[in-house]
Amino acid sequence: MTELLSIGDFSRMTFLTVKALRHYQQVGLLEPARTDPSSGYRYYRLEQVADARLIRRLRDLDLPVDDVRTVLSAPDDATRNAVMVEHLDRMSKQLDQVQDTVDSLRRMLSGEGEEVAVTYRDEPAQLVIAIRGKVDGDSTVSWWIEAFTELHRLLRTAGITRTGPDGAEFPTEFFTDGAAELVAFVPVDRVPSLAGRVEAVTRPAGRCAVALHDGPMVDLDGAYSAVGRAVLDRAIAADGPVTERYLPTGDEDDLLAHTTEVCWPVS
Amino acid sequence: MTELLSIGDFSRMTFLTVKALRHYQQVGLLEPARTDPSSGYRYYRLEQVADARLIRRLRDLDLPVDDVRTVLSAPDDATRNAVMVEHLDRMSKQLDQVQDTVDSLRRMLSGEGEEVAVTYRDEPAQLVIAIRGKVDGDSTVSWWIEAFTELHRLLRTAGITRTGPDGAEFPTEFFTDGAAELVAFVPVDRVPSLAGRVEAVTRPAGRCAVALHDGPMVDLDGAYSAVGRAVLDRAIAADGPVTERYLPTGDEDDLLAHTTEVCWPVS
DNA sequence: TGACCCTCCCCTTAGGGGAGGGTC
DNA sequence: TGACCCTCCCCTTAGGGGAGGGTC
Repeated sequence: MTELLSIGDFSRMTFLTVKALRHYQQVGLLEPARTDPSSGYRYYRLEQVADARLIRRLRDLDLPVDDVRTVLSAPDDATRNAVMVEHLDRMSKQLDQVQDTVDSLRRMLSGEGEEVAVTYRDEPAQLVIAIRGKVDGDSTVSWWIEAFTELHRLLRTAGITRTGPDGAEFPTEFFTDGAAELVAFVPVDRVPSLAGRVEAVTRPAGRCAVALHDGPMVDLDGAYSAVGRAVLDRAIAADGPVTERYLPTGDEDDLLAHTTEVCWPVS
Repeated sequence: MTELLSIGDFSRMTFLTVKALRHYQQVGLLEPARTDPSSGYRYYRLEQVADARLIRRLRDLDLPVDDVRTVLSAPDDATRNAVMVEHLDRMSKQLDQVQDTVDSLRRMLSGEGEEVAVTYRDEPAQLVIAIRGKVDGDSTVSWWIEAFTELHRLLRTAGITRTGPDGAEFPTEFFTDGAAELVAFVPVDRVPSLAGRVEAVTRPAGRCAVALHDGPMVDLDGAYSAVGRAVLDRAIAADGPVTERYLPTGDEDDLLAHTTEVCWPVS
């Protein structure tokens, strides 16, 4: 009745290698129905074939082992599907990025000249409402969107007026370490009653070199290169974070419809 | 004239982290223009920014570091493009597989019953022309296509007649170890003058359990599970490789238009 | 003097490749 | 007796995360 399969037969029926099956036992994905105490031989039940086939498909999709475990032990379909859908969403976003990068590469290799103009500007001190948050490279975009969504909501509900475009501070560590505390801010005419993680700050005055970037995010480094080069040429580098400003283009409500101004501090 | 950038400034201009830049030096991707002998500080030239930006894009596409090195040092555009195009082809194939796997997963989770019928058959000894080759899981499909293309070509040029459908042998290690020596063969009425890696073999007679699989390759494990289960139930397992036969469906010239017969040896 | 930079050293994912030696 | 299976042990990719300590 309860016939047992050797690991080799189980492997042929599931297309999982013996190495993988041993590993899945070790990480708690798939426990053999029986392990011979003296020989250590693993034996599996026929009903485990279905789990194994599911595991193979999930791993083929690069779902991390921890997530596979979650799927296998999910109490209901909702939990189980959530993990998989989230993973497929991640993959889909990655795919979009790959497309953007390929396009960028094509432009770069076809030698599309990019001559980014650099100007200089004295920025006055500015009252802003701001949200700060520790992010790394992967989480930047989603943090950025959430932060500005929250700031704009406060702007509306508090009935205060913006006095300039959205902006965000990127400290040096953001680039050198790939992670840092960023500050997203909106210049305002007065301080509303604050809610949530929003704070009010007065940004100090300062001089900076400015370059404009209009185009896909993946090419933003072009503006940074240009402005960095200009600052180096003139030997006027100053400490401090780079500030980006987001000048709306068209739809005011579409956060991503903007031209980016890169403001690199100079002395 | 030859102004030098600190690693921090270079990092901000290229969006590569300091960790990554040090690593790229170590693996010979991007050598700093100067390294201060006493402090060990790295300094880069402005002209290196372009290389760094290229590297970032290629690495964003997960092009392996070795291939990035090839691209950077490519003597001409053809060499350089070949590496990148090959990588993009790989990615594209992977994407197709992901799609197939997602579909398969969906079918599996929606509980599409698959009741695969298993029959038994005595196979007579058979004269075949064959190609053998050591493959692993990733290279199987391309090897398979090349092997049958070559066998069919010989069939045509030698003017001999096939006496049965294409087939291939999959030894146990192919499944348990993920790699093995496979044999692709075509039954023939007589032995032609052999060329290349083609050989003539007489396959021995034998009894086997048979299941049919019609559908995407990713679901082939369903047939293996069914036939394995049947063999286990009857306790008639025998040693030896599994043989697949490819029964053409429609277009004889389209290698991939076939139904797969899984023949598992029994006693 | 801070911010910057350096060199180790350890860690991560998911198994694959052996070696050496029992087991069905 | 061959196949089969077991347990170590080492290895792979591309850096990230510190610690501890100089440098601009």
